[in-house]
Amino acid sequence: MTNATEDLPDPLPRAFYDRKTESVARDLLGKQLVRVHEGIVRRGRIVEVEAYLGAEDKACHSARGMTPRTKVMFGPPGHAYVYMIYGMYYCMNIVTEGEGRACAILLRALEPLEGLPEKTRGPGLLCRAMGIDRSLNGHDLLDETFFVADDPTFMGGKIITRPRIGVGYAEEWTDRPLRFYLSESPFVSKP
DNA sequence: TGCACGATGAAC
DNA sequence: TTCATCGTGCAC
Repeated sequence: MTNATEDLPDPLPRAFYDRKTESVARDLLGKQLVRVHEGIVRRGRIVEVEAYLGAEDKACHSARGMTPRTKVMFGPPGHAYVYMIYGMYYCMNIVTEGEGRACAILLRALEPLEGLPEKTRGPGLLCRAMGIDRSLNGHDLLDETFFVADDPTFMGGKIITRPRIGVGYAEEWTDRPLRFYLSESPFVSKP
């Protein structure tokens, strides 16, 4: 091989993301998030996610309509929605369902596979580990420099379903079981 | 133009 | 439980 990208897997197709958000969320568990930046390959196994269901979901950023920040969520599926939280961390989401649905999945934890530090638990640290910042907001995840791919080494595992973290303001949506994680994974942010 | 508040993480 | 730190959304 002559460069770092030759051994990389193929990005998942657009159709993978153009489905019901809860289904995509469950199916993302065990997949690998891949990024190639400045010659460095970083790969992590997705072990924890949260589903955000669009306009009616009071915990979802798109619930108050399209704004400059949430514009990407209203676009086509398979794109990254990256935003800053608490003035010091970034959160990485993947847009799902048809254009205008404004649904997304928050990536909450990775198991390091390649080129990653130990701290990959929690959405803020996940982004720090992968080098994800606002410049990747709107990035098409079918692009081969930053994408999600199948992981043939993943052996499967039981999925735990729980309420989402940090959405106590979302009234009746607070307790909806929209957080999914691999039960056997020691890399989950909060068991 | 001002201001209250986070889809967090770490320290105490 | 408290705090760091600042973009965003909405009130005025």
